[in-house]
Formats: sequence, structure tokens, C-alpha cells
Amino acid sequence: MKVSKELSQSRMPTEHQPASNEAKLPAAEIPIEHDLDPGASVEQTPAGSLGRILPEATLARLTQYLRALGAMQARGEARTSSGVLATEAGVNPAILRKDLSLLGSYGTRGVGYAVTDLVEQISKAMGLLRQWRVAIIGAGNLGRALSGYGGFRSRGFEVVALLDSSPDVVGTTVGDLQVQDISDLDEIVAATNANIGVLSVPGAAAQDLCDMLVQCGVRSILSFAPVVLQVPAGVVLRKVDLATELQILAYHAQNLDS
Amino acid sequence: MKVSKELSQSRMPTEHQPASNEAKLPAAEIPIEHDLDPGASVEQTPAGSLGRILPEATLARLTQYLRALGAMQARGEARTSSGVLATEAGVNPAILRKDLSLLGSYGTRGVGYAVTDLVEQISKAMGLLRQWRVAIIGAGNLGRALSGYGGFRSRGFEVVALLDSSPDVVGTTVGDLQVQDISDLDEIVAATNANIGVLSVPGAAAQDLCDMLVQCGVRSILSFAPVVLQVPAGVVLRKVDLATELQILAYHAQNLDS
DNA sequence: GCTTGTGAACACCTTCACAGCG
DNA sequence: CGCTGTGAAGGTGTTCACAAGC
Repeated sequence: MKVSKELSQSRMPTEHQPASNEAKLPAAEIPIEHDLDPGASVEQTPAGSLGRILPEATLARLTQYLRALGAMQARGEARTSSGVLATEAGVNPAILRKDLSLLGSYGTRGVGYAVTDLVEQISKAMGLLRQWRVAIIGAGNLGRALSGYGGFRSRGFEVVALLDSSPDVVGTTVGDLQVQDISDLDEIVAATNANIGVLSVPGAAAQDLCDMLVQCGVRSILSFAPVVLQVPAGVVLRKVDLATELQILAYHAQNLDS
Repeated sequence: MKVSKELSQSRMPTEHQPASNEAKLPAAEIPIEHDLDPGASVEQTPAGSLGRILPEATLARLTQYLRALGAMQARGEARTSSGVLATEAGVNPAILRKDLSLLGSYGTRGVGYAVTDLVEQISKAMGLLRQWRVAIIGAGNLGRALSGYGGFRSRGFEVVALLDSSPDVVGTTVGDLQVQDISDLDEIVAATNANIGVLSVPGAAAQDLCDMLVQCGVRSILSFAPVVLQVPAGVVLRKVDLATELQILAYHAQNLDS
């Protein structure tokens, strides 16, 4: 099956990471997409409503701050400073302060930041106070691994459905989820109110399934498929590419040896 | 030394990752993050030897070009142009030409590029002509999924070992690999000559296992653990952070809705 | 004193536009 | 004429260094 449909001339403002990175996987990334990979998809200023627009690079770091802050909370630390937090998150203190100032978050000069406060500010800015419901498309090895990944549930992400097209897999149980048939996607998305789709399917099938997700109203998609996907404006796509990550690693490894 | 980006980061690409990250995974983020990780140890331009230093962003794209070129080969196309290839890879034609010119690769003005030639040039520049042997640390869901991931074997990456610490898992068979005991890491790395390590272990165990890998002489590591890892200079670390990828996605999704 | 917040300098990437050349 | 290769321009992201303020 072919990858690109020549439909849309207009090139989406997508693409990583990078990840990079970005994933970004990368990245994807994822992600991310930084990419991962490389860069990730970005939307134009979404109406002036309330949105502060945060740079992609800042977003990636904010998640690291959240993690470090979580560890501090667990250790019972109430206050921290840009120096300490930056070390823990593995970044430069200056850019950490700049990131936080983008949120409008206030620290106290001469003192530092209140841990709980920061967690709240960052979570709010990143949209983590909502409950996100994830539908995983593709119950192969990766899809099953993702559905059981503890790191998701821990921060407001709930896997509400796991779908596949193969009759051999549909109906089997993975964790506490039963694999459902992809042809019921529409009803399942509606019933579960899933708002994030994860594509863990072979490259050849990815664009079609991506289109299906979009058609069902899912507007945020994380793809692990090793292909370039096209999505209409108004849909956010991030890509995590495992083969890409290894290849970039190979490049650096080669350079070390030479 | 810098630390991380995500996916991908790449940095994702991952990331990402950058992720990127991205990445970045982060990308397998290896990303992320991006992820991607940092410029890792800063290599001096190896003087005139042979090393061209390629920007991280270029590396991420080169892998996409490779993929698109592979599809062209499969379709029996012998020549292509920056316009066509760029579309297929989802990038701007100008930057594609710039990327390729960094390799010293020659196209023909007025004509385009020879597909097979480009594949060779890019593969060589990225170190993909060697055989890379991958040891996967952690035979949980993710580790098992990775060990069976077809995308690895397809471009010179061979999974030569799958290790775990749990007695329940050691000795079991995954695909055509038998899970080995992590305490034998040293011998296994020596016997298989593994030169890339993949960490698919819980965050709490990651730094220790990372250190073990380094001690055994593995100097290229791709980590899926949701923690910041420290490695000595001379070791390349990339990171793919799945939770980060989803969080960045959540941010964009929230912004769409508002 | 200490740490934050930020302007300015810097480095890196991307896009544009066109010269160069088959 | 068409397409590559690239200087120059434009962005974006990071680091530096210091003023502001508890």
C-alpha cells in the first residue's frame, strides 16, 4: 500500500522531532519528534483565548521538571531553586527560569520556588489536569506493551481501548482490556470518549488507520509507524520512530570510534 | 556536557527527540527528546580525517530520506529529485538539498539524484554499513516488544541479547532469543560483541544498569527509562520518553480545544 | 546575602532566492 | 529549461551576565 495520498497539496505544518526527539521518538520524539524526532507538529496561535504559546523545546523540558518535582514531593521537599531543579532535570538553570517565566509562574527572589505550586502551574499549562483517554490502535507487541505501560496511567492518561484488525487477536485479553475490532472504531471512540489515538501498526496500514481516527473525531495522534503521515489542519500528530533513534545512535557511535 | 532534550526528542526524539527528542522515540527518543538527547559528548571535529559533523536535525531527516529512497528502490525508480524526495519525506526541498550537500553527495544539476547512489552515501555517512549488535536490558513488555521489532533488523541492527534480572523471566524464550541473566552481562557483551545497549527497565533501576553497560564497554545507549541518566564523556546516550510524548500531545490537544 | 527574571549576545536551523551548471 | 548547490536573510532556541528584589 502506498504511503502518501496526493490529496492535500498544502503541506501540513507538521513534522519533528525528536525526535527527536523528539523526539520528541524520538522525541517521538515521542517523541517526540523530536523528534523527535525532530520537530513536532505545531498549531498556529489558537485564537487569543487564553493560550500562552509554549515553544516545543520548552514543553519537552517542562515534562522533565514535572518528573523531578514529583520526586521532590515524594521526598517531602517543599521548596527548590532553579539550580537544584535544573540539575535534577538535566538542564541549564537559566533556561529553566526562562521556561517557568513563560508560564507566568512566580518564584521568590532569594528563595526559590514552592514545589507544589510549580507542579500545579506546569500541570495546568500542559493540560494535564484533564483526564485523557487513549485508544491504542494495533495490538501487536508494541501495542500490548504500551497498553500496560505504567507511565501512562500515572499522569492522567487512561488507556480506554485497544483495537486490532486481526481476527486472531480480537477478543483476546491484555491486562484488563479486551482487544476490540478496528471496524467498530467509530462506536468505541464514541462510547469511551477517547481523545487521543496511538498508532502502533505496520507502516503500510498507518495512513488509513490515521484517517479513520481523524474521521472518528480524534484530533491528537501519537504514531509509532515508520512512515510520514498526513493529517488535516486541526489535528496534532506526533511521531516516535524507533528505527530512526537507533540510526542516529549508530551515527554517533561511529564518530566515537573513528 | 549537555544532558537531555527529549525525544524525540528526540528529545524526543526521541526526544525529542527531541525525542526527540525526538523523538524524538523520541522518539524511540529517543526522542526526546527528545529525545533525544544532547549533543552528548562534544566531539572535536576530527580534523580532516574523514569525519564530517552532521547537525542533529540533519541526522533525523537523513533517516527519513533513507526510508523514502528505500521505497523508491522497491518501486524500481532509479532517479529522483529534491522536490519529489522532499515531498515523500515530508520536508522542504531546500533543506533536503542542504542536508545532502553536507554529505558531499553530488546530484546532477538539471537532472536530480541517483537513488542507489544516495542510499549508499547516506548509509555510509550514518554508519549503517557496519553491523550493529544490540543488547536489550529489561525483558518486560517493552523489552520483549523491542526484541521482536522488525524495523531494527531491517537496517543492520541485530538484537543479540535480551537480559533481565527477574528469575521468573530469565530462561524464558522470546522470539528466537532466550532471556539471560543480567548478572552475566559482562560475559554476554563480550561473547556477542554487542555495541549498542537498549534500556527498557523501570526508572529506579536505569542508572545502575546504565553504569553496568558502560563498564562492560558499551558506549551507545538508547534509554526508554523515564529518568535523567548520567553517562561519562565518550558515551552516547539517547532517550525516548513515552510519557513525555503523550504529555506534549496533551498540551497541543488542549490548545486545539480552547 | 541569595535567587529570580530578563535583555542582549550568541549559536543553530530553516527558508528564500538565485546563481551555476548539466 | 530544469534542478542542484549555496549565500544571505529570517527564525527559533540557548547561554550569558546582571539588574531587581526578597
